[in-house]
Amino acid sequence: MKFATWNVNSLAVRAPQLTEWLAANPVDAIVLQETKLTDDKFPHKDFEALGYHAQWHGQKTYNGVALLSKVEAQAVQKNIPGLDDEQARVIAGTVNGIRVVGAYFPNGQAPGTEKFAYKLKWIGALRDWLRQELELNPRLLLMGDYNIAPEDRDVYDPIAWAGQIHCTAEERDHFQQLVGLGLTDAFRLFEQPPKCWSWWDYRNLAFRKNQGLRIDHILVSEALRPEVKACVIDKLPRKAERPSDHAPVIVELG
DNA sequence: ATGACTCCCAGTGGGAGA
Repeated sequence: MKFATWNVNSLAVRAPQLTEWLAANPVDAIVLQETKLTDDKFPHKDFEALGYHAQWHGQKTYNGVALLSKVEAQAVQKNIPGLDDEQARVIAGTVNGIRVVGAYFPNGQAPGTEKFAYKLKWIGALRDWLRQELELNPRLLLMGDYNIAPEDRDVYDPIAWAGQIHCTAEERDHFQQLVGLGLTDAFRLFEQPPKCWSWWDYRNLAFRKNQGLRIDHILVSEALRPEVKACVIDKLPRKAERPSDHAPVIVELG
């Protein structure tokens, strides 16, 4: 089975690329972030034509998440239960017995800002909810745009980024607290080439110079870990015309 | 270099993203 995550940065713009990618890279399920669409505008028919069921949770202009799956997702959850949050950042569903949680973590803007405090609080709420979810279903994937580079090797210039947003000690500690639930970064289960990123700034020819961050992740629960066969970042869509600034991440379970 | 690009909503500029 294959599962993927992709921050598409506007599904209105990227739907053609997404359907093209899915046709070439069929997966059992994919979670999307930054759809930036109200629910009435979600292009579910595009995906149904490819054989995917769709679940979505959007809002105007910002955020927005979705879950596409070959088999219809069960027990669909939108946002974090108990967290009063106007922002559409989470969608979860059970697919083939696996609890698939798709998340668009807050950006956080800069340390010391209100948005940064919201980011940390939001991750704390996610963690508390996932602790319960893992008890209900130990076979769980947490995938999405974490907006956190967990280690210096996930940053093209760790000195320039030291203490900056995505790289602060607080964010990395929060990432490790998710790991502490019994989750594992699937990408690091395998030997990977150096300088692998999932995001490149649109500015300054960053992709051409391979100046990026690895901030999109797939964390697998202990029960799934022995089944992980591969985890890769597909850079190819970043080379397209009008690309998303993020690349998809794919995990294979066997 | 407090930039650079892209997307959005708005409206001929500005916020947000990362």
